Amino acid sequence: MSGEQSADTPKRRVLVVITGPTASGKTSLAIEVAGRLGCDILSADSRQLFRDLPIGTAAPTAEERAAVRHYFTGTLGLDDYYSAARYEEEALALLEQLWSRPEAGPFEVVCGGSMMYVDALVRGIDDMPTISDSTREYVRGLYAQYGPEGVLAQLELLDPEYYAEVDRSNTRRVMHAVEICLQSGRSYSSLRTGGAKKRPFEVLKFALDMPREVLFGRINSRVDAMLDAGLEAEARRAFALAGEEANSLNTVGYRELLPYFRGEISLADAAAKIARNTRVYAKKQLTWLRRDPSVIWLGPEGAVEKIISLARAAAEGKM
RNA sequence: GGGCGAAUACCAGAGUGGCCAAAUGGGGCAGACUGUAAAUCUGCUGGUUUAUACCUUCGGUGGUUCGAAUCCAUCUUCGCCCA
Repeated sequence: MSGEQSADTPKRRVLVVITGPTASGKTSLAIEVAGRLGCDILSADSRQLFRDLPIGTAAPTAEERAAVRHYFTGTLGLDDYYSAARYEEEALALLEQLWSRPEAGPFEVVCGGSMMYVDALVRGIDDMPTISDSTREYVRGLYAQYGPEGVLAQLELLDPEYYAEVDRSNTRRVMHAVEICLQSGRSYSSLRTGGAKKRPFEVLKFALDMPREVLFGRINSRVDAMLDAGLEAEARRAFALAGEEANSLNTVGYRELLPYFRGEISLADAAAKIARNTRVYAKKQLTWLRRDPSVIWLGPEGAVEKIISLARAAAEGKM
């Protein structure tokens, strides 16, 4: 009903975020919404970023990408370094650029299930120094030589405050905090403000949800579909390209295939493992979203209309 | 028909007289999350609103014993072997 707007109506820029657990139908929903809103799609998916993993990450297909312009999909090599912070920076810059085009409308769509990426874009994350290779190696060496206790002791020394609150079993986080301390010359906790940054646009964050049996059923059949589509060959090629240690391949759908490639388990067992880990992943995404009060939950029914009308209302400043 | 072996919590599988509501793994559930995040980590998983507490469990029944998942008898089911 709210069709055309007169040119002099002031419009706010609105970022429509479409997220939800894996296999909930984000991609096709986003394409429909972006089509209706006349905008592009920025992916917020830490694995669809890589160009060699289209099948296992359920990346948008060529047809889908022809329908709507996608950003942040299939742009990285398997060995490339990337992070939520980099995503924040690049996505903000891109949005600025997109919105400054003369023909730009008020909307852009973000679609993806990497919750940390979504948060980085929407709320921002604190500025931290980039860790140099030498620092990284030093901390790694510390761990190699003294184990987790050694790294913990180092953290206690450098940042007693964070030491008191970290999950000390989570060595990865402990190591990272030490890296930050060493790199910055300050305590990690002093850099962690946790405050939300201002954004020059409105954000509407939608999350897709459905009964768990339905979602799990979708996941299970999608795994089969991926296998039929050639996931095995894709994974073989990827591991040959980047090696078994590549972070990009520490990904559901790939790492479970490794024991199968080594002849340790059957393909059926590997497939079951993939399905199970995908379910666990979906669950973790839901846990993350559940504690976010800004989420607008949607069932599959009428999702498009709901998003469109709320987005238009937001652009008119009616929210 | 005879002989032997096995029956344990959602599943697999330890446990052979008290320290057993019962190891471990799988699966399930819940949670954390600020620079590799589809990552990394945590808790729970018989019941009782809390529990160093109580109650109900280890195929069924009946015993032995201060005390049984553990010993005995018997029944049932399953597996293997001899006919």
